Amino acid sequence: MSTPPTHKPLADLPPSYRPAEEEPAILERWLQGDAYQANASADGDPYSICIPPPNVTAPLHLGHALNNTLQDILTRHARMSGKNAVWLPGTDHAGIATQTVVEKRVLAEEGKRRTDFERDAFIGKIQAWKDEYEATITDQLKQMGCSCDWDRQAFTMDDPRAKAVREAFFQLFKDGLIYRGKRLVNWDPVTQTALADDEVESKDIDGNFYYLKYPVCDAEGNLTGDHVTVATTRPETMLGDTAVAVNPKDEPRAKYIGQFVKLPICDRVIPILGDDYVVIPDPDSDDAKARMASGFLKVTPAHDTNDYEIGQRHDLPIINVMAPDGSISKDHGWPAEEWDAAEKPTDDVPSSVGFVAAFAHELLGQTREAARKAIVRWFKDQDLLAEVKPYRHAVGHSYRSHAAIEPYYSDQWYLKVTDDKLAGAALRALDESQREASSHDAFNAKTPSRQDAKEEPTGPTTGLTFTPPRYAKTFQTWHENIRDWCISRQLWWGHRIPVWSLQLTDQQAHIFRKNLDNKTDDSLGEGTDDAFATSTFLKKKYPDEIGLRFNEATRQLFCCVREDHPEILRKLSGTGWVQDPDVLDTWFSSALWPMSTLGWPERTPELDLWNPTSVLCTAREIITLWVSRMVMFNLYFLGRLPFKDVFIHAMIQDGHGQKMSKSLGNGVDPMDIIHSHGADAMRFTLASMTTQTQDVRMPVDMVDPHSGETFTPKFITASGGVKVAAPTQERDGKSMVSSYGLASGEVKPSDDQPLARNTSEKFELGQRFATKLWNATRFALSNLAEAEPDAVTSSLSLADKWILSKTVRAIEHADKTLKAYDFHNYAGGLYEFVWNEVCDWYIESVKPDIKTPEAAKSRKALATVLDVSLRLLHPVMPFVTERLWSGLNAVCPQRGVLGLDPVECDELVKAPWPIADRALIDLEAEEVFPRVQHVVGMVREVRAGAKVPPREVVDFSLHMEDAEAERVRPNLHLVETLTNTKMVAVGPDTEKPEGAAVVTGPAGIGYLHVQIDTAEEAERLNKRKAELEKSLKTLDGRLSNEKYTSKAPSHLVQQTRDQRAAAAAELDEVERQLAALE
RNA sequence: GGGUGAUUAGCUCAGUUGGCUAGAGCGACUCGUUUACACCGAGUAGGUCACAGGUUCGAGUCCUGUAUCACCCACCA
Repeated sequence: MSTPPTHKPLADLPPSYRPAEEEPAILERWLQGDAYQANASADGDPYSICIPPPNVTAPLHLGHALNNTLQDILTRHARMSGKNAVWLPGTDHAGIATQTVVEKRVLAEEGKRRTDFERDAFIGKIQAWKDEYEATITDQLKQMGCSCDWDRQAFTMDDPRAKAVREAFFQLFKDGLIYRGKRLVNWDPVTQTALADDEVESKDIDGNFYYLKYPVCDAEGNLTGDHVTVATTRPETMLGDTAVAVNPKDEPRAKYIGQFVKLPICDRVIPILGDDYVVIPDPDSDDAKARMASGFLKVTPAHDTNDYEIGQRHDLPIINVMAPDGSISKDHGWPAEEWDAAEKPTDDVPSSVGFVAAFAHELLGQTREAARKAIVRWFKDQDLLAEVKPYRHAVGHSYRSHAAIEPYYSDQWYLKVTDDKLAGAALRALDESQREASSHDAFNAKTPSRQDAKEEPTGPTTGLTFTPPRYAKTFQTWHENIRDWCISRQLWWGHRIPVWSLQLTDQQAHIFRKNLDNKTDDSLGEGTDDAFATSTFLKKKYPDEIGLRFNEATRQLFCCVREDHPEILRKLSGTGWVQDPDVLDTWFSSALWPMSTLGWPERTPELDLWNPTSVLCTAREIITLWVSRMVMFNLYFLGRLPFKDVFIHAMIQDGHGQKMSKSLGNGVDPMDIIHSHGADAMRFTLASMTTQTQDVRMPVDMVDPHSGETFTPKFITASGGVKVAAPTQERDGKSMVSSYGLASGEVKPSDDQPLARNTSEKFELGQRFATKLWNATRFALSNLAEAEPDAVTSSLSLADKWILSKTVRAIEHADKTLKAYDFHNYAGGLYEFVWNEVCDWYIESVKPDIKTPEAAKSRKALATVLDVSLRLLHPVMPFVTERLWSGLNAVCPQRGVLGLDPVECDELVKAPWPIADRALIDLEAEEVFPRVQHVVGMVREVRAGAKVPPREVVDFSLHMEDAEAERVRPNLHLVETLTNTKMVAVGPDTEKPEGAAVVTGPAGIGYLHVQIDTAEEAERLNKRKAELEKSLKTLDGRLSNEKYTSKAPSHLVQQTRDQRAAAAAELDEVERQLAALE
């Protein structure tokens, strides 16, 4: 159902392509015409791509534009190639990120915090934000030309996706892969939630090493008068110390093992123990730690992951001294008896305790930083501070709030990704060719691949391939060192964890354990109260709908609910069960994306057709966060990979090599570029800048809304010496708002602060190319007739044969590069083909005679070349090619030549990809045409040098051997056309006219009949002579080397001999001409 | 601390198994508005391929080392 073209004739259009005037109508036509829609029952090999769902936190930036351009190129190419192609769009709820931006906005606009609202009310506010930005994002994608199947748009938190999350969680819970654990997590004190390992980013911080003296004592706390010195960067955590450790191999210090210290401030008596982990001091060591170490390590299991592990080994108590916001607190794990004792000093307790408690009161409620200062001061005052040394070291920071991460002891849900069925399966999925040698168990399993999936394999389980290949290493290393995944987040915005819990009494726990031993699950909870009996009831009535788990240590009973069945919920909530308040890590739902977008857990036709998807196209930063987890989940739940190809593309940076980001104000809104240069220009530029090695640098300019001129915004230097752009730009005393700042909702334009759009000169490349294509088509269309006679290749001119040959090669080049995800060369190859070959040479060759009856075959060839060019360019420049396509269809509907006869189609978006017959490759034409080009180049050089007016027709004659002359003779007209000369003689007898300029070449000599200054001619010939001599010297050097002639491949040696002969012949001529000049 | 990538013309970047007399776009300079295109055409200039060694008949390309930059990973004594 195609709409007939309604455009004006092209002749009425201006010489420049105006994207803003053309793109909306074309977009509308595609959307109305269902151009992007896919049908699972349609013909064609399946091809599918899942969009990496953008976060609904903010509008898309140029990084997204690149990512989606590449996917659209692949999708459109697949669709045109006859595949049953679908591109599945959607957005991500981005739990922590979205909640954070909304919290910020609510605080700014209403002065209220999240906790001032009911949970549902605040979620409503986030939902409104999500709706707004999802709409913005969708509109951006559409205007970029992204050919997503919009009927299938998904959101990671909509109903179908929620169903998938619940099902996946339930299955993993039942399979014993999800567990509750109390351990150290990466805690973000600002957003007050746990973070996964890869949500933590390290930054180097200039800090200090503090050397604190701890008094040594006996087990009863009697001081010996001695002391040990611990070294730490975090003095404030000493409040939670429960031991001091020494390396047993550390001769001078090992003697302290078995003694005790009385922890200052707290007066806690803690042991000195031996542990290999402790670094032995060595002032000459390469290891900074060994140089700085004192040999005594304070052990704070609640606030340091290593200390936690030492604590586990030695069964130390864990004392948490902080509240969730990171302030010092006595209410989150500090032993009450210790505190109470300190609170009320008596005669039985050493007097210092009272003093300590009084000081501790000063600490309570202080931030980590303030507490650090206070404690250091205290140690100094007590003469217990031995030394302070500056030390630069890495500190983990929240990727969201950028606050320093606090290792924090808390209860969380974990997914056991370390299980072989998850991480092991992901490792084995990596294609053999990309694996590195490894001793990891996954590769040495006795029965590999058998245990990978819950079900038998239903598709590929191996062959995962990264492009560029080096990223396979990131993937492998990640899985070899993976730790269990903390999946709970203390947020409101996200998938609520579908687990209810019940705290059992000792009696209940006893019964439960007994029943567990007897494996009589049915009698669970018999003879106990309602709350506990509920589980029995539910277990019997809904055996497939709930999963039960008992936590021995905490006596908690957990019930995982598969779906929100009313009776189950009623029973649970009515009998004292409490639903877990936390939500799941965002990436849990993202990990299911290739399944959930296609209907899983239902076995839909779409799921079986389009999963595995064809390729995942993303940036390297989320290989661990996302790629890994999709691979593990798809393998686990479906028994096959979610995709085999992973294409990792470049990142876009600003002109200073900085990552673009909203907070730095250097982000560019794709809509600004579409506004100024057009979607095609943006797409083409981004694609052609995408190489496999380099990140893309995109200098950011701004358009001044006051004057309209473009300028480079000022950059200010931030503390780290990093250059960042100011979000609100100042210029000539007037301030303005960048459209990116506007989009973030932080600033709004006004009369005082009008809107300044970002831009970058880089996009002129694509814009110029679109205009060039536009004009080449205008030329063609003004010369083509509706029905040109059929052309037979044998009677085509040299230029026709040459360009058709090149066209075939262009098709092959496009196919080859797209298959290899080599977008730079796909775009670059077509640029060169259209601009240099079609426009500069072919059109210039046929231009003068194109309207004559004799040129009918050239017109047919031209129409065909244009047809193919538009098809090949459509994936990257869909708008302008579609617009020109309707013009071409209107003027010359019947195109094609023998061997290249593309199928007609009303709309380019649905047109078939060209298939080339290699018989059209004309080696003779490909050899002769460049000779013409060479001669033309030489003549043009002379004309330019001699300042011959371009319009003046100059006589030209060629001196060459008969054989060569015969070859050239049919194409003399071409030379005349391209050089504006008249050929007066060709052959071995041609003599040089008096005063003529000489043009030398490998096949002969040309004489340009112009009066030329002798000195200039001599200069030009001498220059050529020098070039030839240099070349000859190189070639001779190579040939005189016996080892070269004997060892190098024979065809190379022959090539060198030919080159030498040609250079020598030309040098002879040049010298002869030089002699004649004198 | 470990890893990855980069360093090529004034700028931004190509350069696939070693064969290069090293390319493109932008910018610069000269000429030109001949009805597809001045968002254009024709032409010119501009590079000891970061540095130092090595392998080879031959190195921008492979190896070793050094320097600088970027990013990723690592348990913040």
